[in-house]
Amino acid sequence: MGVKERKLRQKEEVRCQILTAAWDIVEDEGWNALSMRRIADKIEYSAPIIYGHFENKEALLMEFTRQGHIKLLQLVKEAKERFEDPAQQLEAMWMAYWDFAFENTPYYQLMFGVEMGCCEWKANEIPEVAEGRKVIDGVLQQLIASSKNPDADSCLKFYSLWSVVHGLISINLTRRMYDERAFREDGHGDLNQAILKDAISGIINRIKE
Amino acid sequence: MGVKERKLRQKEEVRCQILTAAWDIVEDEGWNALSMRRIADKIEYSAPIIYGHFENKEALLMEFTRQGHIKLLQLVKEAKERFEDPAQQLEAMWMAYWDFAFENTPYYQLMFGVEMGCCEWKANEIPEVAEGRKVIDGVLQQLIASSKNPDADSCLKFYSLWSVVHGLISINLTRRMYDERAFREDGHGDLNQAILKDAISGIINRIKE
DNA sequence: TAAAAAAGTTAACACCGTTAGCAAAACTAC
DNA sequence: GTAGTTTTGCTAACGGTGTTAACTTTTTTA
Repeated sequence: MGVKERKLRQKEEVRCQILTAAWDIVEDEGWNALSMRRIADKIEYSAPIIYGHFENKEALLMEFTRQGHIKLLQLVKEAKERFEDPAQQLEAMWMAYWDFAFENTPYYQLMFGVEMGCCEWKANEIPEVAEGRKVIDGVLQQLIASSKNPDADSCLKFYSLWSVVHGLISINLTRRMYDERAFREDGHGDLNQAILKDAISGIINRIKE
Repeated sequence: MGVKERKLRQKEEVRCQILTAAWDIVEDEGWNALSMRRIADKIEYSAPIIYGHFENKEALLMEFTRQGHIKLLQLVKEAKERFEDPAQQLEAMWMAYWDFAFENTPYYQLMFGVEMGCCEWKANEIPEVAEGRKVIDGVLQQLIASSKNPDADSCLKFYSLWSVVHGLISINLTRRMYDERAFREDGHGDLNQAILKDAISGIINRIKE
């Protein structure tokens, strides 16, 4: 009697509906517009049923955080595989990170608390985070090992790179650039690309010495 | 009959009470705990009177944003005046920016949308923002002019520096560092200082060539 | 002292996340 | 097939949010 299986399938269906409904709202109107009641409206249920699938709103956001990190990791890995040279790999990976932020802005905001509160997670809750760090750090260590200064700290360089990329992304997403003329059109403008490439290649060249 | 003057003084007094009450709440419990009703409770008025002093909550936050930028500008200017050498000035200014972020975290969060939504402002609404940019850019141009590569773009370098500093601050404030051991104690740890100094001096040295 | 203006109140609206209690449907066992 | 049990989903409610309207009280003016 596959009644249990069917019920499980149905429940999974509703869970999926909740997530897609939520995502539709967020993509259309941003995180501020997302509420339990609006999700319920969209899937034609009453609000409390959501709590049968997610403990609370935080848990729902956590699921999206997870999704975001999985997607980001995949893109970063793909970027790496397009090259053999560690320096090229590194640049491609951070460019992939950059592109992810602007092609999946709601994800990025949630994952890194840009213009919104983001949920806290323990280290083991999203293994993709640690894996992403390891992938980048591996390339970084390769680059350092073959450089003229093989004792450099990969951790230091990692955070330098991450900071400059995340910082520039944040500044763009909050639209807090000082020189508005230069950034007028969109967040992918030439000046941004120039800054990014200059900063990244600057750090990479300093590693290679 | 100085009744109008007295009334104006009293109104100003209440406005001030609102601001300090709000700030007390934010410092104690963070931005999420700030609500119009809680402010009203604290100043022993009913909530609607706040709307006689600020058009809405956004306007109240705007006032704090302004305050933050004024304070930040002052600290950056003071840092500059402690040195003569442009390179030293630059480093000191960004260190002042860094210190400001951790000694006035609520301000910083509000001003730059870290872990919360920040209010939008037009360029002329907070003149201190443009002035701060000009102060830093001036030093940057001095440094570039006396370098071996005097055609470098100061705008590019400004955003590189700002991005790396703001990025590292954001990462610290959202506690999203990958390597938790290294950041265990506080946000001013040794690793942070190392990353910051390495990144900043890296960019500065690359300017000087 | 009466009229006008100002100040401050309460109550309400439309939301929010979340929980308790209840009705209806679905399934199980006889 | 029906009785009893479980599951499902609902409405209503609680305590909170920002904000506005209407009313009352105080203060100032004439």
